[in-house]
Amino acid sequence: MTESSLPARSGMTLPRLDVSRSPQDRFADFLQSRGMRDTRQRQTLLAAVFKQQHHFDADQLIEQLPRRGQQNYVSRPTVYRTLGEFVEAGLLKKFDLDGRCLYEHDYGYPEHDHLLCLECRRLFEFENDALKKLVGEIALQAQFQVQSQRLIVEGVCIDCRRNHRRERKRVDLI
Amino acid sequence: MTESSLPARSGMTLPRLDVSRSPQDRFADFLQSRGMRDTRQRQTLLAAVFKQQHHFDADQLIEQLPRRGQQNYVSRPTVYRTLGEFVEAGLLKKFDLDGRCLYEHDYGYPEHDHLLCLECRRLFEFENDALKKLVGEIALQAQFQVQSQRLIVEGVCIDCRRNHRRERKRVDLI
DNA sequence: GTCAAGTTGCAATCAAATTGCATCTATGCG
DNA sequence: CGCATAGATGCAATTTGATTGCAACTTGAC
Repeated sequence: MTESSLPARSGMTLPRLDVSRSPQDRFADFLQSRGMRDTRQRQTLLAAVFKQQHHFDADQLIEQLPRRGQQNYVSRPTVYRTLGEFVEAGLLKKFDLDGRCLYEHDYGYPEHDHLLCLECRRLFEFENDALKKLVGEIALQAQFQVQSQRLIVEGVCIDCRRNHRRERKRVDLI
Repeated sequence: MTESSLPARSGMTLPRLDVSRSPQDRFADFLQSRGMRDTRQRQTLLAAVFKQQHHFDADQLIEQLPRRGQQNYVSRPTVYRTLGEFVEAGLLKKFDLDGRCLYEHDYGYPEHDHLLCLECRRLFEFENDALKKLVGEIALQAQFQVQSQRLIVEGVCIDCRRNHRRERKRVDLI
């Protein structure tokens, strides 16, 4: 998280990296290389996923898609199956939080970590190069070949702490 | 992870910190303060949990307990309920991995982080003070009050990498 | 011992995720 | 273009971990 962006904002958009091939191209290559087909459902989901600014879960995505009976409907199993394909293709990252699977962009976005507020349950993103470097050093020592890292710092965000102060103040006045 | 302990060993036991009150005492206080009772089931589970050297999930714990019909049987819902109490009492930490809830000791053990091997799915523990310090600094900048941190580094462990080399060698010989 | 509050086990339930399978469709080939 | 078929989809059912309602039981204060 850069100095100028403090305090952390929920779902803050990290700067998008320059990528030569679009996610769509990358996924097309992925399908090609595995003999998989370019279907209406995959197109629908690819578009829907790239409308998401922040992390999302399968249900949140489905809510934004056409309902059953409407045009371009995609069934729940297909959503799950296709999200898995996106992860395999390197377009999305998947991680667990509170027993649910969350997805976030992984292609053309810098790797980042999270601050989770235990009160409002919001998830804040931040990026820190020193952290990546340090993790790299730790892994090197452990002779561990890093593929990705996921740091979730749990605590209380600034908004919730401000609310505390306000509440305390209110109590003091009584 | 210290230099001497390399490479990481799965379920390596971290040095236990000196604590003035035993976990049992701490849990007794917790029960007392909430008007909860000291039951056979809670005793059974407390003992079982403190036999665990490493992280475990509800099922792994249940496997080690008496079966239904035997003495000191504890039902599944009670296991779940009681593990939740242990977390609230600060004896255990809970976290998700692959959609399952894992538990690990949180009282009298140093805070640590994890290396997850994506091939053998083993979870290695390590402790690094510089990492804690850096996370503290990042949080300070974000005006975020840290309660705990959880870093999971995903990759390939040394054992699995060794196996790769062996496999490649075998192929080369053909 | 008595009693009320707290706890337990059972069975049922919940929710997310996954699977089997019949049907449908994208794509390569003629 | 139309056909053949491998691959994909939707439905319904299932799996799995976790949770809940409730009647029966237990603990601990009096």
